[in-house]
Amino acid sequence: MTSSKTPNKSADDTDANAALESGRRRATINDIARLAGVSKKTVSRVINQSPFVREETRQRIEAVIAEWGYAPDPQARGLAFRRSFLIGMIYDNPNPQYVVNMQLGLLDGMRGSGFELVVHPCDRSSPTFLQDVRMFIERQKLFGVILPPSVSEDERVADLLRDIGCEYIRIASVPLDEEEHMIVGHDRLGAQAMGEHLVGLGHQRIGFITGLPSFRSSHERKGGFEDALAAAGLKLDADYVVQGAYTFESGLAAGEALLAKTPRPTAIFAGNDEMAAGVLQAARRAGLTVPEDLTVVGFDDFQIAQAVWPPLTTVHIPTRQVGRMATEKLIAREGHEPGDPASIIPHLVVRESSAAPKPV
Amino acid sequence: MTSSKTPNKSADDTDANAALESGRRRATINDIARLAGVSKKTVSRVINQSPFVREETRQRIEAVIAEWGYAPDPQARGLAFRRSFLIGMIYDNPNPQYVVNMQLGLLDGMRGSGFELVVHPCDRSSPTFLQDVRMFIERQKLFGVILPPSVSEDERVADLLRDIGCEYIRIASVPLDEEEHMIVGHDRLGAQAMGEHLVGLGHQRIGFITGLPSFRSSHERKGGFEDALAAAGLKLDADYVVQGAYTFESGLAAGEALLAKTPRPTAIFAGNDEMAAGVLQAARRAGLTVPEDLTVVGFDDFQIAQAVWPPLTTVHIPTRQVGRMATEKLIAREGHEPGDPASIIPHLVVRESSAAPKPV
DNA sequence: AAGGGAGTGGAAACCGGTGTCAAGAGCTTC
DNA sequence: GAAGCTCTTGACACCGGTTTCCACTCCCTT
Repeated sequence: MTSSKTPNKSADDTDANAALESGRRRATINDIARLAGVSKKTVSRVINQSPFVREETRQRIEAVIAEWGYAPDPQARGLAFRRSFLIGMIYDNPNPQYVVNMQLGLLDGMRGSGFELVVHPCDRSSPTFLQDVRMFIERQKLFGVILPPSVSEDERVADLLRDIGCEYIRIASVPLDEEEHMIVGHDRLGAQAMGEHLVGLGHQRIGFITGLPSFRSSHERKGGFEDALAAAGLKLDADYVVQGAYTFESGLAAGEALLAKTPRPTAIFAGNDEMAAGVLQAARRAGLTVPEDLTVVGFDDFQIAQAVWPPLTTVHIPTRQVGRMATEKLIAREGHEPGDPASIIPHLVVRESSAAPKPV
Repeated sequence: MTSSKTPNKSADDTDANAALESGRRRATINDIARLAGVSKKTVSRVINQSPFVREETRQRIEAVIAEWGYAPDPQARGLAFRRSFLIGMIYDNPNPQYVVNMQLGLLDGMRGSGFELVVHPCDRSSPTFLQDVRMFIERQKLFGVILPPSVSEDERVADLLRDIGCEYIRIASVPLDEEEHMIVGHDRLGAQAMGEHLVGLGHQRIGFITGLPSFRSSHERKGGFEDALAAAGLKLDADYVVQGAYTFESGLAAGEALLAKTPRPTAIFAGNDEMAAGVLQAARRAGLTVPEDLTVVGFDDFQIAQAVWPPLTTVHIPTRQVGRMATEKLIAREGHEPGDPASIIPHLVVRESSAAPKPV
């Protein structure tokens, strides 16, 4: 029996090795186990960094893994773990540059970790929104999800995630959840810095264009601006606050409304760069020169801020770093540095669209 | 024996049902089989649309599936199928709006199909580029990949994909591969339409700014323009062609170079909207009014085309539809209409940045 | 009525990993 | 020197599907 089985077995081995060596087949955990002369369970232990493996054995197995370029199959592993190695980004955000930068950041944070990013744009106002999100997560058994604004600000989503026990990170401008679930963007500080810049230049009658009220950042940016005014003993005149929608067109309209006021504001702070670009347009139509006749500033420091004339003084948001921190927090990577929280604080970028007001 | 087993079995059933009904557990194929009174193989046949199931049986099973909201586990299915239900988008493209629109289109094409989109930005010039791509595909056992420009134009990638037997669709402005692997964007036709527009307005001395030479679209757009000129008996003066890089800054520089020529061109056709925005800037600096003194046109019809002054006459590229067609072709969906090939042909959008040249 | 083919459904193995649990090795301890 | 302990290791079942193989039912020939 034994004697007839051994040659059989080695014949099988030879076949298996041939297929492997020729590259016709990827290595499996069984191959590695066979080549290292251990059981597949022990290989599994090495992969999962179990401490119950003798150092010598571990090194032998790791050598074989390195030699044959083995990587465990995420599907099989996921099946056994009852979850996948996919991270979902669920978003409802109109700004392509934000979305792309965020994706890049998220990928930065998971590079080399074996996780992959699955994107899921959605419509928060759809009647099937929550059901869609739930299906997406449960079907794919997502490891976790990242929620940028405005999805991050939707408590229904957070409740759902807690309910189904899915890991999540919310990216928002204010803490909305326990610290372990939040990456806070501090838009307020950025807006405050901008406010100080404007006040420092000598502006006192400053128009403000808010963003979409459905985004928390709109309120934070306005709040930060008010903080800066208050610190200088000034107050935001409600008459000089106009509602915008984070779009170029809304900025144009709001800009025209503000420029029609008497007395005219000497500066306009738009809630984002797109709207600031609209204000530049409005100023041009009104025959005003920026920054001589009017200071115009934005927020975000996206590409458009440098693609208009004059280039916009704005607040830089380190979107990519924010994304990176989000995934790192989600997968709680040991190797990686925890990431400096200060690195995600927005900062002022002074360009050519801001200057001191003309002396009266 | 039988009598002692039956109660046992039904007790198990009761337990299983309890867990199911309480929502503590998702339905598995075994649950559906049990509830429908068939074997799981038969359920599997229904899911995979095998013809060898009696109509009556199929309906009964489908009813149970609908009632319990069963969806097969993609990991388990993928493990057995030896591939996943993930589609990769591998791209190296600097334009966020293109990327986001393309993603939206790809998702449009796979909605409700059970596939998910995994994004994979990359750097084509990295020394590990091909290895990265290979690893990405093989580890995840991707169902297939979508390649937008400029990755689509890289023959090394195509060779790799053929080599490892991965399904793929290349999106490019010219046919680079067999029809079944291509979605052709016809940038040439769009550029030709723009050329006709300019010639029709009466322009004869037209500057052209090319895009990155590493993108096929750069050459196609120039080629289409030349086609239109040739049809009108004109020729593109090489002296009025400047190399750009698809960025605002490069458009600004190229615009300044073109405006310095004597005689000055009466129109400038930039290879994309970003560069056209740069040209607008250059014109402004040169004290020229658009379109009275100079016609400026772009290509792509991205957001920036409407966020500058004057709004750009440009060529609209239906990126999202292109993406949708790409995934539909990849997964070869029966239910879906094949998609009208005409719907992805670019078309001219006339706005305010183009006008007839001033009479001499 | 027996033979044969097509249509239908089940048992068991398999995809490539993981959890559970018990057994073997090597070392103390009394 | 046997019991008792910890440290390693492997056998086996399992995750939730699919595929292979086979048996059974029908139904139509001859």
